[in-house]
Amino acid sequence: MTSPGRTRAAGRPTLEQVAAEAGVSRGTVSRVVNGSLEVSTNTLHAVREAIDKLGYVPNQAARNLVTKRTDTVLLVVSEAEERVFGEPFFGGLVRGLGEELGRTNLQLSLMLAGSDRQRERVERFARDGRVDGAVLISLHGADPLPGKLVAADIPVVLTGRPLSSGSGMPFVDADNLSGAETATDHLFRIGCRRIATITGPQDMAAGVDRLAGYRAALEFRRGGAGLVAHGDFGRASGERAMRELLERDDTIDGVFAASDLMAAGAMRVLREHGRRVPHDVAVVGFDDSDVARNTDPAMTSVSQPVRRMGNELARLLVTRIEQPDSVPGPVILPTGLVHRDSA
Amino acid sequence: MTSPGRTRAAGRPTLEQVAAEAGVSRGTVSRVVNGSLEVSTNTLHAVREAIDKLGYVPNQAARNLVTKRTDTVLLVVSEAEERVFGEPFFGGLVRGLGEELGRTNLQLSLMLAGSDRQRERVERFARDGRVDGAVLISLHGADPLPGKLVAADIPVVLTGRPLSSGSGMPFVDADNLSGAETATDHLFRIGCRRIATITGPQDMAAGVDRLAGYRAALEFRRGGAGLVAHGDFGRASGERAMRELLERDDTIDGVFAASDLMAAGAMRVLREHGRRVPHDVAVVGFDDSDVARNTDPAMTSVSQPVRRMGNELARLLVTRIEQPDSVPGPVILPTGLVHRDSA
DNA sequence: TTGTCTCTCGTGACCGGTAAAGAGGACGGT
DNA sequence: ACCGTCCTCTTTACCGGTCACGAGAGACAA
Repeated sequence: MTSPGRTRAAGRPTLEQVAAEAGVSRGTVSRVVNGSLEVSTNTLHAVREAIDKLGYVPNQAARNLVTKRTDTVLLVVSEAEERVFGEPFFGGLVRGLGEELGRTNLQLSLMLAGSDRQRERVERFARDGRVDGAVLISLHGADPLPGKLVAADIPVVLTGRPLSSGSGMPFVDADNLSGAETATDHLFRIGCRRIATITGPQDMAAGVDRLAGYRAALEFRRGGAGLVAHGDFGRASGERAMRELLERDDTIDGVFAASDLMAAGAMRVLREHGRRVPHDVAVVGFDDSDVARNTDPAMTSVSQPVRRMGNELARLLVTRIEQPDSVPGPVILPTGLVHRDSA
Repeated sequence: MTSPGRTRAAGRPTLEQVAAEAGVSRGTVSRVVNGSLEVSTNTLHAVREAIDKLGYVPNQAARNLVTKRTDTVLLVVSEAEERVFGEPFFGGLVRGLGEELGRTNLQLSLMLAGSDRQRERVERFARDGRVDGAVLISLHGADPLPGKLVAADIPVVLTGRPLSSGSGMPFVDADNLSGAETATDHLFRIGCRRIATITGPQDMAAGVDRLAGYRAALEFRRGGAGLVAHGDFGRASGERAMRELLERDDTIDGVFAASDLMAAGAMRVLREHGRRVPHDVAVVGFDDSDVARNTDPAMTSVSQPVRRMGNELARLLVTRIEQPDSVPGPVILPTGLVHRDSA
């Protein structure tokens, strides 16, 4: 009654059944499934017929068991759901990863690691042999997860320079430092002399480096000294930081925020306080994401080649998997400044 | 040289090795690993010691092979990367799913199915026995994917009423119709008499139902007849639709958009055209997402209990997995109207 | 002491594939 | 006619678990 034509209890057909159907042995079927050449055209056809007559699909568990490969790589995002699905950054990365993995037969699978419970599950998942490798993104501070994974002999690549250097894990990152420097520099060139910054979380390299870039740009100039307020890349934190900055110094005429979201928050607060952007205060963000295009005025922002970062991540991981002893160096991709109306 | 204390070539320890270490048989170790009661406390301790002395983790592939369970469920999102990671809706859903699955030992794994290539991969992944079940979200039109999966005997639950009814698959959805009706009704009550709508994609039930709700609210009233422009839930489409609407009728004084993103786009276009929100034109969105909180003025929006939808999805799927012959009915969750400043 | 019952544990047959080694023709050369 | 080769296919031993079955050891009553 359920599915006519297929006996319900039969379950998925096996190699054995296909072999019987085609009148050959298991081994032969295995060979055609895996595309080995040493099969005569006759049997090749016979087997193929049998395969799609029965609708055969190889059982991955059985295959993994002997080959020790799963053809799956894991993307671990160390953020809460809200953030992952709120920041377009991740979309670009995933697309880049997908593009590159599409050339291989590796399948990408995504898992969040925002809470301890989730982290623990991710670790179990990886350690019990369900993945061939993992790319970790948005790591905070000294997250033990990457270490645990490499200890379990799982190839790992990271996004964003790990703060605890010396880990020796391959990573790809945008050139945050020079991106931030360029942005701040731009503010200076267009005439800002009291330039503040809203930083990202200081337990991530992206946060630290962007702050360093800001400082580097201002080091030998008189463009505002320590006008620094801390945020966490999120919108709300940008608003908070901007309020704080205005309280500390209401002559601020330029703001470099370490993320578009924070910059957008800052712009909103500036408007609340009657400041006009860019006339009174110029604002530059970081990420060149959708939100930058949709603020009013449209936001000048530092772009990072997110998609290419995804590509490179995939490439690094693949070489790590194929040649476990290779240690591909880090990849640093250039950033650029996209000029719009806010600065 | 690599990892001291563990011989590199050893690989992961196996049941057999743990058994040897503890001086018992494979079967016994298996019993303690799976928490069977029929083990004496003595051997229990011995085995446990051996387990974490060797750092043993059961090999899932081997286990799956015999149990036919993978303890993994798949979340398939039929959208492109940009959209998935741009719309907060998905974040809530994922969180809800995760919460509920956290009570079980099922692991959630996410995969995108925005392109044909991806869809094909998802299908392969599911059919070769790597998942115990799947939840599909954001299905468009008559997507063959769900059908293919159930044909492969994989428990499936859907988000959003499937357009082709009669599929008989369990699903959860928000009460889009009455949500849209309430929103439109609200616009009428506050005095709008030329109420337009920007629809979602008409190949999704959410799009169709929200349009139907709009129509229902206006059916016996003189509040604007066919002021309908179509969008795809995305921001850009909202802008386009709003321009089109203004061209067709510049006396519009109320807009119900089927998504927050489209409403935000509409508000921007309205401002471009010198209309003030809500004074000249009142706007209501749908989703009550972050973007609704961050427009200027803040947007009145229909809320759907995204997180609870995730919970229910997980629950449905679990019962489908545990009792394959049960056919849990659909779950429709109520929507509400969140009043802010745009209407 | 012996028989029975219960509790704990070992044994061995699978699960569905892969890969290396070996078997059996067909073919060509001498 | 015989032998060596090459090509194709079958055989067989795993991979690392689970589970049904049965054996051995105490405990306790007869």
